[in-house]
Amino acid sequence: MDEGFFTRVYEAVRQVPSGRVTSYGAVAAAVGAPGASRMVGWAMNKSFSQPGFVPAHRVVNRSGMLTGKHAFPNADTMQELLKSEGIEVEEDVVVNFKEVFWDDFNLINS
DNA sequence: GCCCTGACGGGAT
DNA sequence: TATCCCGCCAGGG
Repeated sequence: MDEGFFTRVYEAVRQVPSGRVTSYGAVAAAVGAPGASRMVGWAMNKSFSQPGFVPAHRVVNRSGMLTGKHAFPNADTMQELLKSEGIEVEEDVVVNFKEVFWDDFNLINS
């Protein structure tokens, strides 16, 4: 549809349930743009200006590192949000990343 | 209208 | 197995 590329990314990210995290690449692939993982992060940054809530804190890189924490009001906000959902975070990295990882996306029709 | 950057990822060395 | 480099798309200067 004409929904912007970002809008699709937001929909995909909203599919991530609480207590789970996903990677930029997984989201990119979910929106039909595998490889455009960078664009996903860009969309997340802009998501703060979006009306709908987007759990951007549930999106980390493939290493499970909170690379986007600096985009939050406070550098610890992202980590606190994750821990608040039951996700263990240490040194800005998701501890049980492999266990909380979630990629069962509902492929978005373009 | 061109060039560079940017919350990443995967392939090649 | 670890590290480096290039490619993805879009927005801003």
